[in-house]
Amino acid sequence: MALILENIAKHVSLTPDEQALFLSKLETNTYKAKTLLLNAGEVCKHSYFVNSGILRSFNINDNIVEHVLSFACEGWWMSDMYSYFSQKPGQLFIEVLEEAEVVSLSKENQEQLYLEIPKLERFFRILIENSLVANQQRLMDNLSLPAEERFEKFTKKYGTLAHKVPQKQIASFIGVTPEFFSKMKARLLKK
Amino acid sequence: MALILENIAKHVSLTPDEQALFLSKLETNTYKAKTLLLNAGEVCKHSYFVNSGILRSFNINDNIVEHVLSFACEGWWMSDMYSYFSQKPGQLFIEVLEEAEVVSLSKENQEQLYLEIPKLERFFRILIENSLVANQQRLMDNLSLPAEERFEKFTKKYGTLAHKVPQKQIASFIGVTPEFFSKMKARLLKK
DNA sequence: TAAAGAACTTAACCTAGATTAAGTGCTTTT
DNA sequence: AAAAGCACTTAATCTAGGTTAAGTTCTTTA
Repeated sequence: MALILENIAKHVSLTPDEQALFLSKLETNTYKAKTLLLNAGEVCKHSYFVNSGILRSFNINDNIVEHVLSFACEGWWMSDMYSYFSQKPGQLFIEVLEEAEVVSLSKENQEQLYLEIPKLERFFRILIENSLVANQQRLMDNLSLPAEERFEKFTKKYGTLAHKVPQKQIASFIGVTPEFFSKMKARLLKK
Repeated sequence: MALILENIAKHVSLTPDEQALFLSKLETNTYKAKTLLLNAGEVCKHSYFVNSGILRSFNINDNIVEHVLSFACEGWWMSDMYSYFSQKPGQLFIEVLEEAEVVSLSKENQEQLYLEIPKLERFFRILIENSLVANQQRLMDNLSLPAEERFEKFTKKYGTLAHKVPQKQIASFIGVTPEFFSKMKARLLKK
C-alpha cells in the first residue's frame, strides 16, 4: 500500500493522520488476467491504482473493432474518466491483462476526501494535468507521425510493457491493424 | 470581465472579496488578428481566457507542416499546457485568428491564487478534467473514425466557428490535407 | 493430450488520404 | 490599381496502411 502514498508524496505532503484517513477510504483487491473491472455501458464507480500487474482500457467500435485507449502498470491510475467524472454510462472496458493487485477509490470516497483533505484536490489536479499533457502529445503524434515513429515513442514511454502485452494491442494503441504492425516489425528487424 | 466569473460560478462559488482578489490578478488585452501570443520554443507564462474573438494553437513539424491542436473562442481557455505547467520551453504557437479580447492569468498569479483561494484548485481541476475527457474522445475518434465523421463531429462541437476560420485549419485540426478536405467537402455537397 | 482457439505471420490486392501541380479567385500590400 | 500572395479547387498519380485470406505456432481448455 506504500506505493500509492509515495505517489502522493511526490506532489503534496500528508500528515500521518491524513495518510491514515486516505488509506481508510481505499480497498485493495487482486484480480486474475482477463477479469473485466468495467464494462462498456456501465457507470464507472471507481478509479483504480495499480500496485502490480497490468490493466488496459479500450472500446469496441460497431461491435467489431477494439481500440486500446491506455495501459496501466505499476504506479499508474486507470479509469473511464468520462464516466467516472460525470457518473454517466461510458463506452470503455477496463480489463486485467496480467494478474494485478489494484487499489480502488470510489467516486463518493474521492469526493469525501476532497472535503476532508483539501490538499488532495491539488494532488489530483496535478495528476490530471500530467495526463492531459501526455494525451495532447499523443494526439499530435497521431496527427503528424507515421506508424513507425509512433511505435518508437511507445516503446520509449512504456518500456518493458511492450514485451508483456499481446502485440495486437500495441498495434491498436498506436492505431494500426495487427497485420500491418507485423509487417512493420519485420521491416524494422531487417535494419 | 463578467464572463470569466460566470465561468467559475458554474463549478465553485466565490465571495465578492474572492472575486475581487481573483480579478485583481488578471490582465485584459485586445489583440489584432495574426498576433502571436506564444512562439514555439518559448516558455508559456500565461493562460488565456477568451472574452471575444478566436485563438488557435498549433505546432510546426520539421519546419514545414502546421498541425492545429485547438481553437478557442468566447468562454474558452487556451495555453500550451505542457509548457505552462512545467515552465519549460514548449513546441506550440498560439495565434489570434480573429481580433480578440483576452484575459491573461500568469503562472505565478495562478499559483498565488491556489494558496489564497483554495476553492480555485477545485475549479481548475474540474476544468482540466473536462479537457482531458474531450481530448481522450478526440484521440479515440482519430483512431476509429474516417475523416468525414471527424469533420461531422467537429462541426457539431464548434458550430459557428467552422465558418469563421480558414478551411485549411479545420482540415489540419481533423487531420487531413487541405486538398483532401476540399475534395471531401465537394463530395458532401453532392449528397 | 487432443482439440480448439488465440496470437502472429505472410502475401496479394485494395482504398483513404497524401502529394504534386496547375489554375482560379480572393485579399493585402504598395 | 497593379502585383503579390494567400485560400481554395480540381485532377492525376502515388503510398501508407487496410482487408482478406491462408498458414504456423503457441496457449487454453476439456
